[in-house]
Amino acid sequence: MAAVLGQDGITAAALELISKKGYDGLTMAALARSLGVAPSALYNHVSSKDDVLKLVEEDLMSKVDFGGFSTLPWEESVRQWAYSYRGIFARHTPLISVIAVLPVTDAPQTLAMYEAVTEGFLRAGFPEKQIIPSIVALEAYIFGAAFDANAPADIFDSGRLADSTPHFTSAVRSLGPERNNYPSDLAFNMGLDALITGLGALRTQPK
Amino acid sequence: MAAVLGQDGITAAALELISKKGYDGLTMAALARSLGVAPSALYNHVSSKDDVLKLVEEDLMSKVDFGGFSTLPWEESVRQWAYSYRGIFARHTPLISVIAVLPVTDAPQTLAMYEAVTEGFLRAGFPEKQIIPSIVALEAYIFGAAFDANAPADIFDSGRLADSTPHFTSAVRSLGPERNNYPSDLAFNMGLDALITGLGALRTQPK
DNA sequence: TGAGATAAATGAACGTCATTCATTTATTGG
DNA sequence: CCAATAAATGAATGACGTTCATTTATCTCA
Repeated sequence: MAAVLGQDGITAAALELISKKGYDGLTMAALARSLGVAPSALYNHVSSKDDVLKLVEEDLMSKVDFGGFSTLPWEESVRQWAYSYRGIFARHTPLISVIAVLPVTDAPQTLAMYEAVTEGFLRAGFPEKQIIPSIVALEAYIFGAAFDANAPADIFDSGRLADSTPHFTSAVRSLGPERNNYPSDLAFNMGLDALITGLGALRTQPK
Repeated sequence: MAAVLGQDGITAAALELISKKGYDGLTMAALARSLGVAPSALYNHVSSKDDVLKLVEEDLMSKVDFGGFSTLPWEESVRQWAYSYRGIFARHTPLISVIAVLPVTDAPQTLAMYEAVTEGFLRAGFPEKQIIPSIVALEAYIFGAAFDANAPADIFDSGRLADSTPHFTSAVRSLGPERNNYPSDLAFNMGLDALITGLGALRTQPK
């Protein structure tokens, strides 16, 4: 019997479903329906729903822009990469808990990204031993920031406990005229600058 | 009828259940059983399982050590706070997606932490407008690092794709004699130093 | 051409969950 | 002491992921 769809089709359908209905809408039943097939048929192509999530994750990784590492100065490459990375996974936060713990073995897109990033760090003059930890630190920050990007504008509204937290409340107010002004982008930029400066200092022969 | 247990008891039981069976073992049925009660009885005290998670989260927040901010120099306070924060949530990663997006309104423990941290930043000479974004950036890093702390030792094993990723594979190998040596702690420390240095530079009147 | 072998799809069935609801039971305040 | 209220019960519901025996289509090769 001709396969209605292989892993590629499943991945594409899953992505479309996620973009339309979010991760709550991504059920095996809905996925099968969007492919015109019975739910059980999916199990001829993937071994579990987690498998589907891994496929989606790999696909997203291929969309992260790490092109700067072969052309731009290190600082700008990192900035471009980090923004792209965060932007993509901010809309896929449920995947983060999967990625962060998923071995890269057999994840070609992910490996390709790491290879390019590693090369960029080498070219910039980083000692080999510092590179992986630096990437890990940057990724941790990017993943955390991706969650953050989804926070509601009123996340720091101290409500009726404002009186007991005067300094915090005042610091929040200082951010802008709007009552609740969540600085996700501002904060991301600030922390990224700090990381780039701090990690950049590890270079032995800056280029 | 006398309440068998209020929110405090539910929170404690949930924490115990999580520590024994993990987050997969935290079901409303198991929670009720551990309290000697029918599952439906829980709904007289909490409105949903998400509610239970919020209770747990608040409880954990009260265990984060932010005491340094009233006594230690800023750098050391941040370090102490960050290590404590990461250590606690590394074993509660499923909560991170909840916290990161949860308004602090009516979360007294969380607010108390923010107030203390804000005071520490003020005392260290940070301009008010920089404080919240700095905290947000640090928290993003801490949350991401908490995920990381759970990664398996072989997460960077490039397997049979090692040939196509020579620089990356070599960088991973350079970390140690063991074949796969995941540097979660090393990376956390490195990134934290970078953030502390970078953010610390924002102070106008370092103390 | 035709007979396996194989890959893929089906539909029914399971087990697990969170959650709801009508009802019963205990406690407390006036 | 009665009425109001708070809490617990057990049955039922509806998602959901997953399994499995069976059927159906396609491919291979003699």
